[in-house]
Amino acid sequence: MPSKVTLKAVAAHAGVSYQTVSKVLNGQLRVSAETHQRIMDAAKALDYHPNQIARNMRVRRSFMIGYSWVQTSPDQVNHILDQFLSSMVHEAEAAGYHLLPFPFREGDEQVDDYKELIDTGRVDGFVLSSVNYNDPRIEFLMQRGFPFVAFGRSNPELDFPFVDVDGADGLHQVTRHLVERGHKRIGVIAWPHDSRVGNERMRGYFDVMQSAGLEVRPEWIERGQGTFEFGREAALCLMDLPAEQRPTALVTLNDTQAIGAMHAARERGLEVGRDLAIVGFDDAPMSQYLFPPLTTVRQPIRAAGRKCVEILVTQMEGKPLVEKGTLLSPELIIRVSG
Amino acid sequence: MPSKVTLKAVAAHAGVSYQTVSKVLNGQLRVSAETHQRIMDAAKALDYHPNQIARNMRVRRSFMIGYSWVQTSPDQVNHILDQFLSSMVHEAEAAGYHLLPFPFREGDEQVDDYKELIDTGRVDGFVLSSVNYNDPRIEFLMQRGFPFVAFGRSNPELDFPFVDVDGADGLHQVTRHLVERGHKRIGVIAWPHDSRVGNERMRGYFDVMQSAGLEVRPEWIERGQGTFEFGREAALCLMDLPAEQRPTALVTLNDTQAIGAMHAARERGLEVGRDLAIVGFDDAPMSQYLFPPLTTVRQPIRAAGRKCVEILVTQMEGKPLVEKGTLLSPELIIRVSG
DNA sequence: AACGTTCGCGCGAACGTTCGCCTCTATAGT
DNA sequence: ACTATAGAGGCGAACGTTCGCGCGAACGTT
Repeated sequence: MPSKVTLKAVAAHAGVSYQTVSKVLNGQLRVSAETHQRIMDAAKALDYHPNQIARNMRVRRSFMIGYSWVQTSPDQVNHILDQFLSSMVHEAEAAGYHLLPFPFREGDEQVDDYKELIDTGRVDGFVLSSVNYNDPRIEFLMQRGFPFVAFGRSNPELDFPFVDVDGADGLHQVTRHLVERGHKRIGVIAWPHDSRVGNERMRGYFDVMQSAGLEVRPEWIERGQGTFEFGREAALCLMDLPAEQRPTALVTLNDTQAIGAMHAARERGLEVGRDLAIVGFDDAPMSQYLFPPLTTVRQPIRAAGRKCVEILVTQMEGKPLVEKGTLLSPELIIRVSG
Repeated sequence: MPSKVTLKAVAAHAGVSYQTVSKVLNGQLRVSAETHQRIMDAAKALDYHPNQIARNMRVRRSFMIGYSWVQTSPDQVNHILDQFLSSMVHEAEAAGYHLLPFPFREGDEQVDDYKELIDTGRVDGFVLSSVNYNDPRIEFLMQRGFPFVAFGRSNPELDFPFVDVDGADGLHQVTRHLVERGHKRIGVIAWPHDSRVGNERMRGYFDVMQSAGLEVRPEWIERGQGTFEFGREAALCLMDLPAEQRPTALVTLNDTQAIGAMHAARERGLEVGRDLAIVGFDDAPMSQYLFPPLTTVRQPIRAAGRKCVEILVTQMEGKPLVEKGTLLSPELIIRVSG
């Protein structure tokens, strides 16, 4: 049984009407000092806690934020989820909201899940993650005018609130770092063209190469999945270029690829950090303990989670948004590998 | 605004009372075939979805499962959370429940958070994780008679529903594997005595050593935190024992310790897998890509999450529990390190 | 023909809040 | 002394469901 002690119980104990108790407890009514005290005492004595479901029903809001994340393969674990979720939960709680996690479905039915949550009144807003170009959820929520915030960007022409890590800045730092270390032939193990995140990061690479006056050869860029296997294969390809064209440094778009590349280097008898620089992206938990420790880029995940909730809450409260999009700068973590 | 279409709207459209619509939609009332059809058509035409908050208020249940997890340090990332959470979310959704994540607070106020969630009627049950001996939450929930299930065990004398990975079985498999490979001096990098999880795992080690007639020297057991640093230091101590007493194999209680031990071995010029066997526990995402790939123990996390929710739901539905505790066997993943 | 019995459906109430409006008294202003 | 004003608190209603009971009609039974 839930809390048996209701407003009426407190009211009876304090000798006032239960509506008065409600108002006093919510600070919406000034009463004489003594009745105020009686009400407070009664609430404390009976250990009253307002039933949130009843409250939500009355005010016709759920104070819930829907969130779902992609099912990672057993291989590619989402090491970011912990930080992202807990920062959102903290921030949401502080604003009187809670998180509602729900299963992530791919495909056409995905929007149905979002619609269902709205129609049944379960959520007041959404945080979207794993967004990409032409995300059907964004189109749906925009046309419905339902509050949401995206962690990540989509089509440039769409105007919606988002939070994102500035991937261009990240690769900017990475590439500049390598250039400063004297590298001139810098290869990159990248993602396919249909990834907005990937394209954004590549922008930082191209920018620095160009402004440093360095050549970018098409054969230095390998595009494929963000897996260990692809990282390894791509690195092998790059290593097998003729000696005078071969990159002396390899930039990757995530740590998993970087580790694959490290294996490839080892297979070719190269010592990572001395014969070949390799830089990752993500700062995965184990990356600091690799041989050699991986130079990589750390994303401000907790800040992103907080910002997502902050932006979403201002929308749900009906306040105007001062800034539609927020870009957070990642941090280059220089270790030994590059 | 939430769903504007209510039971009354459907009823008006179908020409019956709204209570009838409710009952028909819930299958609690048999009506003539034609009115049944009219009601169904109306519901479909208006795209009716019952407001869950109102429903929950009426039936005085929240259909929510409270869950909170320990804040991991940036160093020690919870790579298990993704699988555990998503399996729970899936299973809960199938049973008509949802998960309510809330911030994990250590210390005396922790129970207050649980109490608050109960008193405000927000949750119908809890999944507890990171339980250990003398967990105040267990005491509180047991005496309050509130439904919960623990992922992990606590004091043996307490009788409450739990799901746990059989750590003894895990180290049983590990140790037997090493014995079969001919190892006689097997050291272990363990946790302090106040960890139930750690003690459980050690039981598997002691069992196998004893039944194999192998000696267990106290100096072969190092106890400390589950960190990289402790793993490294403990392994250095063990490596520095006199040659004829030095363990030829090292069992650790998690992969992070194991990686620390691998570094220690490298520092001492030992080749892991040939000169020294090292086995981890957890199968962290990167463990397969280490040099050499780490032999470790994989826990059935998704099964555990499902089972937790299953047990909790049967309690919340008021059904009797057939099995109080469930032990799940982990799986030895043999790679190269040991 | 009078009587139970089932079927099909309606009605009132309740879950625990919040919200707007009303009433009553005491005080101040003219 | 009569009215305006403000302060203190009560009252009814509503949010959208579910649940138990009741009632009329149709049906079959004696």
